[in-house]
Amino acid sequence: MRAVGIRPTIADIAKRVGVSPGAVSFALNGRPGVSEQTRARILEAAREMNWRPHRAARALGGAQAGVVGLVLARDPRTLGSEQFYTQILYGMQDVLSARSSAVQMQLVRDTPAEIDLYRHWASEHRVDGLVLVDLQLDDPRIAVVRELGLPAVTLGLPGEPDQLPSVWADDAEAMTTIVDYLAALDHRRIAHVAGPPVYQHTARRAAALHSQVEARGLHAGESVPTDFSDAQGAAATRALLSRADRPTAIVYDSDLMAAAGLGVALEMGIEVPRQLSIVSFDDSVLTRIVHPALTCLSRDTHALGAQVATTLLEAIADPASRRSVQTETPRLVVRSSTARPAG
Amino acid sequence: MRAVGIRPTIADIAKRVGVSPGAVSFALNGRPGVSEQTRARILEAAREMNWRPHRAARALGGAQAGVVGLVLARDPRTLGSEQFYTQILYGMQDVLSARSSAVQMQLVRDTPAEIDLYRHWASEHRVDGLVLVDLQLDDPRIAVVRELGLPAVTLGLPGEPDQLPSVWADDAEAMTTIVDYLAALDHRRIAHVAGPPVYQHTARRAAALHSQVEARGLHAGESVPTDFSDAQGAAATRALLSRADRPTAIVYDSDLMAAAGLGVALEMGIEVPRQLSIVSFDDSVLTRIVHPALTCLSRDTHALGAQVATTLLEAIADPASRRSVQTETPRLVVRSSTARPAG
DNA sequence: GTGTGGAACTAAAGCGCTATAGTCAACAGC
DNA sequence: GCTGTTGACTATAGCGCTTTAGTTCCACAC
Repeated sequence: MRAVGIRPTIADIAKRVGVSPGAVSFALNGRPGVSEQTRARILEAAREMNWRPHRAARALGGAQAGVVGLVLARDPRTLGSEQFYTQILYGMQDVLSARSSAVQMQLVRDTPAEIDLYRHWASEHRVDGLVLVDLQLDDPRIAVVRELGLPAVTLGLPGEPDQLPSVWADDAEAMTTIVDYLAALDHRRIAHVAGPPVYQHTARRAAALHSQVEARGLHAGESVPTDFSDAQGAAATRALLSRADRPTAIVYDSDLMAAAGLGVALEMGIEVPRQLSIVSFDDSVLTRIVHPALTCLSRDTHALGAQVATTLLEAIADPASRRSVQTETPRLVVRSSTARPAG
Repeated sequence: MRAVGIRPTIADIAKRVGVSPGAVSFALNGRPGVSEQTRARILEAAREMNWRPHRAARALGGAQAGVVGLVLARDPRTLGSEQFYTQILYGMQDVLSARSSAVQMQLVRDTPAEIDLYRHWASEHRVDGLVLVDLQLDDPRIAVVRELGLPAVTLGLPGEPDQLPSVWADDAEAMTTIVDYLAALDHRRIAHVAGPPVYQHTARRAAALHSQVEARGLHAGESVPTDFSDAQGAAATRALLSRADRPTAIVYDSDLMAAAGLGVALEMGIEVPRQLSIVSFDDSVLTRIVHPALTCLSRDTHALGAQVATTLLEAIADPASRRSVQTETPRLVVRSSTARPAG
């Protein structure tokens, strides 16, 4: 056993103040049943004795675990979006730690493993709620979360009436912003290096690009699917740039792929931005340190994380809530990777 | 209250099998007190009823929380090492999830906040042990962890006799590898863009560079301190390259700063690797996607994380253990950012 | 003076599990 | 036949906290 410094319990406080443990509990939880005077004495004693609630004891009585879960399902070899999720995590923690809750983040290999983990967590009472990210078409996790009765919030899924509460931004609008900008520069061939097609955000972005391109009478805006890895981002870029009618602008679904694509273009002797404009859908330090720095969509990821946490806390407090929050559409930050196409 | 699917308890199992709850507990925990036959029936029933232990109930009885903590203290604006720690996390989780434990990772702003968090966690019985990273000279966390009686493992601190157990690699040796390599290429002016001087690893690397440079009669190997941000990495590079006797090779303590430094060099019209060789002390996808790809030290970060978890579990099982594990010295991966200096 | 109601408590049960102290029957040894 | 000794259990207490059901006491109304 660990030689841990012995912690005071409410019984100790009760003894010291000369009241019953129940009274101490009332006082510490701010509920009626004790006089203001006694409450003050109890609080003072608790402070002096450096008392802290024993999480497990509270949780056993049916209270909350004080933890929310966030699972990232991805192949360990196709990392790259950590920065985004690190920021999200940070934003969530800022909100949650004020309620002395925490985020349990876990990385797993795939969606089945993610679902297993949810079942585990639910049966062990480990978490009070979940954040679902990287929503898929017909996402199997939704039914599981329902079945388990775990409050959850989705990040990125525009809320549908009977769906889970969600925090989302308008991906289609964001893509429109990009196409507007590129079209104004006279780009006529715009390609899209996308993520895996199972993801809803990928599908929405591809659809938006397509309809925008069509509405403006530009050349077919093709979306090339990838697994989000730098390798596939590079390969997709190489394929696109090897064509006779190669695009004059490429939109990338992630900063990592955009940076990899930039590398491929330079290697092929294609000048950026003179011969090729590059736009990243994600911002991060990466878009700033490559040369030329990448034009990208940017948003306050920290605030997004905070919003997710807030919405999740609401969902935990009121499981019937279906409130969805739309966050601001990412705004375009123009850097040096975009310009009017040559010729 | 949450409309959660009602979980079976050991009492339910006991009722179903027709024994007492105590017997069920014995059976499920593999301890004597029940016949093999009864044990089998109990296990079967538990499986059928999909029973899982209630963490909080176990923890209340003094058992473990099933969580270990890992706190990253850094300014949110100087992110960048997420990839390294994401991999560590992944490696730890692979080991821990087999013991149905988890890692609680939390980001805080500075060391005092980190210490606060440790006190909180300890008093709430939230974690069974801690991983201390980014060790500092005279690290204040060590005394706190001792005082709290929390088992802990340090990552990166060569174990001293009465210190905490640690998992470490030989930074000095690694720096020697780099200097060996650069010296063999005839570099005579080697500079070092380091991390914050309070970090032990920074200090060790700088010292190793210094003594190596001296031993070989090269020009003074200066270490420029930074806060690990891309901005300061870039600034340090600019300063170094603006000198009359500018270095022909720069070693960076992080991949992010190395990439930023590369950008600065290109911007200044200094060719890499012809006029400047760049080596990064850290590997990640970043070193591969920039152009030219960066020569760097590489190691199996996932395995490192797994080793950390294993060592921590040992420390939890036996708090007296002071076992330190040296992991393999990072090996040099030569890419395109290093070459014989021109002239 | 009796009853009523509320404030300020106390007593006790219970959350799910573990651990310790019985209990009881079967068998061994003298 | 009696004591001892196992093995296989059961009964019970307890972990720290919350919560419900009392209990006391006092103020006030009639």
